[in-house]
Amino acid sequence: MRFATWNVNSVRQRLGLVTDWLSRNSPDLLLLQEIKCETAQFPAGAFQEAGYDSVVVGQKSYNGVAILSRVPATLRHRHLPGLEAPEGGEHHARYVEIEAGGIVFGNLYLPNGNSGGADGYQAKLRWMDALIAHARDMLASDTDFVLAGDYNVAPTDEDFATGALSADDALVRPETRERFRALQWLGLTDAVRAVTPRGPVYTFWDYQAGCWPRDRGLRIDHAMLSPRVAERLLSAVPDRMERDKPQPSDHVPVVVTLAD
DNA sequence: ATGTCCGTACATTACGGA
Repeated sequence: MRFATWNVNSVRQRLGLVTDWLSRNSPDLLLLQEIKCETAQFPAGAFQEAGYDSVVVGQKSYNGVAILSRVPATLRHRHLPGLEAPEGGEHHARYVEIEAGGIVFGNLYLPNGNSGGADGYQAKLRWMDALIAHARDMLASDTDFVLAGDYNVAPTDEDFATGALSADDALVRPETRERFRALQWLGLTDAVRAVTPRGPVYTFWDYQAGCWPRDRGLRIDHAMLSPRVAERLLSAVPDRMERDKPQPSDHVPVVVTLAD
């Protein structure tokens, strides 16, 4: 079983890159974030031609998540259980969860937390609290699961290049990192770090300031594995070369292989 | 020191978000 997570920064702008990547890699599942379109605008037909079914949770302009699958998949949730919708509004399109091959896959796009002032940051922390509670519930029910996506968290100082972030950035503040560690203390395994314990393993390079040619990256896209899934972990690596393509996303796919 | 890209709308440029 092989799956990948990829923040594509507009699926319509990146359709050719995604279908090309699928044809070269043929994962069982591809978890997409920041599709930046409404569900009805998602190019499901193009992915169907490539052999993939789509489960889409979209919204206008921002956010949006989808799971492409070439194996049978069952929808479980269209938003993060236990999370309140914003005051007087709809849920942001930031979470979709399916079951495939005996494993639950939660695909998440965590709030960045740098916009909207203190309220925006608190919303990020509440989102993380709900994610921790959901992971705890799934562990309590003995469910095998993966929680993967754009966490907008650089868990340690090894996870960003010097000068790439300020110390008070929402991606690295102590309260952010404390919550990421809480997922680990529950017993979840950070797949990329389990395979590559030390040093830079970036998944994102900003479009600005020549971050890619200077390798000023961040490691913010993660796949967290429940214990029995972690025992099957064979590899977990970002596909760096995807950042070098014309008009790329600022994130690259992170590819995880599990023993069957 | 600075360097970008996406989608939207009171649209042909400005803006928020990342």
